[in-house]
Amino acid sequence: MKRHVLIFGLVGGLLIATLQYTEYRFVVIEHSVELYSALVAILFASFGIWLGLRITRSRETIRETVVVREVLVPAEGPGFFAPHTAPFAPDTVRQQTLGITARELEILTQVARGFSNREIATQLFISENTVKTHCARAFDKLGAARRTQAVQRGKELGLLP
Amino acid sequence: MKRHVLIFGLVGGLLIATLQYTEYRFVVIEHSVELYSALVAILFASFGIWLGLRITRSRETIRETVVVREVLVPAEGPGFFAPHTAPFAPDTVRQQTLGITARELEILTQVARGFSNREIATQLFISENTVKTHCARAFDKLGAARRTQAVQRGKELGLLP
DNA sequence: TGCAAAATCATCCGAAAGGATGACGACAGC
DNA sequence: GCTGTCGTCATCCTTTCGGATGATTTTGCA
Repeated sequence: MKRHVLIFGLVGGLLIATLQYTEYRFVVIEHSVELYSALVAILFASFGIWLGLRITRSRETIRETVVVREVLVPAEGPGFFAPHTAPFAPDTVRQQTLGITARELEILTQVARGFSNREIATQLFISENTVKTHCARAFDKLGAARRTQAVQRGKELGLLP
Repeated sequence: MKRHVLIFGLVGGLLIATLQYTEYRFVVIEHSVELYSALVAILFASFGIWLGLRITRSRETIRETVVVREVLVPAEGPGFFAPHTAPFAPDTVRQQTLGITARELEILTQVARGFSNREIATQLFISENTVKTHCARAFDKLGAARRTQAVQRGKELGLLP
């Protein structure tokens, strides 16, 4: 922690040094532009540091590590069927509105499962290029630039489990 | 830490150089001093903010409180009582057993959100190389070869929302 | 204070992914 | 027949990822 103070001191010293240097030049060349700029720079630098401090001060939150211990209670009885056993049904409406074809969604699902393009190609008996094409189209329709982003979007939109 | 001073010195030198250079140009082109000063101000303000963030990041007193929260869960499985209302809490036990550090999980979370390494680096004020290192370690601990796979595993293991 | 873990950054290199574009066949609908 | 959509495949090129490895700095703890 003391190092920070030290660094602040060093930085301050550097500032003073540069100020003196530029001041000396001003005396010689008799220009006030640089002095003015240097002052503004120093002012804003300190302001920025102060701002940074203030910003991060709010970040000084007490981080609570919550350990969730799940306690099983008897089932509620009939009428409650486990949602996990039921196969996931993608939101076909949204799929249609986005214009995502069934094949594209199929490839997207495999992407979400963590498979590479080559693996997906092997699984579906198509070429890797085709997988890439489907991916590209699906990414475009989802407004995603990366496959991870596409997966995230797909889950948000209810297209992926 | 000396790096900061070094960077500051470099920036200062660059500023001096540009001062000298632009002084000549101003005389010739006769640009307004205010514009120039504003540019310098913005530059130093952002630099100061960055420096402030960097310095105070270590000051982030993390008072890590472990709170064991017992949650009643129907035997049918989790996620029936509006799981979205409760903020997600990663399975710290599993995280520990896998040896995944807090930082690695933090990076992993951003990966799951679909950000690229570069974007994550910018967000967390670290270099892209560091992000890659964290990723590689996290992937190794998760037994994943790709980031999509790591995300999938992370969700399965209750590490990611 | 000194040590071990964690975090940071870097470089090299190959593999994977992504963008752009063109093409071709199948099939449905008009 | 013509047209539009879909699925398929390809090439070229750029960007991004990932693996391996080494180094330095920071931090937490004994």
